[in-house]
Amino acid sequence: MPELPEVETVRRHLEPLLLGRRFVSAHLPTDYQKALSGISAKECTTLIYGKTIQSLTRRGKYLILNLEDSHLTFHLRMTGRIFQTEPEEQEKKHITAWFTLSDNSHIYFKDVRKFGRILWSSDLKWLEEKLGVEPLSAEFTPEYLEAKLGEKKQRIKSALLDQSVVAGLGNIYVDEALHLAGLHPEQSCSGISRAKWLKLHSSIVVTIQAAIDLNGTTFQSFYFGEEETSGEFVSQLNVFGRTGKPCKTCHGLVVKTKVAQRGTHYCPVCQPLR
DNA sequence: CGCTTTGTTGAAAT
DNA sequence: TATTTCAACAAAGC
Repeated sequence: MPELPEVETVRRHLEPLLLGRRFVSAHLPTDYQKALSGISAKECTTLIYGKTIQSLTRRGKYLILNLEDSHLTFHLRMTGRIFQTEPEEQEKKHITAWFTLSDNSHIYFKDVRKFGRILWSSDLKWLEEKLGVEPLSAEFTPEYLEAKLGEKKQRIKSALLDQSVVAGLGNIYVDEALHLAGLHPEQSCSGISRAKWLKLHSSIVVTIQAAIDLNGTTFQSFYFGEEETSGEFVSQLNVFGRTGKPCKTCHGLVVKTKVAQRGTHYCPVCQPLR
């Protein structure tokens, strides 16, 4: 499940491989045409033909290939992967889009669940309008968090999953950050103290930074690179996917419930609801 | 079969 | 009326 650290891992992996490369054409399989949102392969080809990749950036969970005068933005959703080696015969049915470069090599977008999307746009206004601050940027401060959420009656987990508040947090890292902060996922935002906002802020930063340093979390299906490299943050998980196991910081047992329609893991002892 | 996953959408509830 | 929650959806694997 690629969240910010996984997308950043992919970005760093792809950057040296794709920088300066020139697009020739875009392609979609005949039986599935939704991966390129809103445009046909032919239209996309017209838009990107001859354009070179100036830089690779990331915003939240979005990976952006910046061309001279436009952008090709990828959202991996749950199972999207980007690579350059020719896919095996049996994985070809999961290729939802591919691009040909000027040296006749390719960029493949493989997506088993088919929720991933690629968007062409002339600017990134649409992205900036929908996303909140980057958790590792200077704009992300305890004051921002409290000002944005302090009055809300929403549960803290739902609020943190909202991409317009902090961009890039998903199910894994919200559960982990809340555990580190000692906050119950169903805690109402309005009941969180100044001290806890401070703690939550640092918990988010520390968790995301540590996950990036370990190339993300390979829980079920996240791999990056041509060699199917896995992220190493799994070993650092305190609650996610550890249902019934002892909490790593106290004697509690991790429980799994559902909050905001998402599987939610927490330790009832160090994350009490008050 | 039913549950899981992300993010958007629109309806329903508070 | 505004905020918040919820169900549906898109798709396939286990």
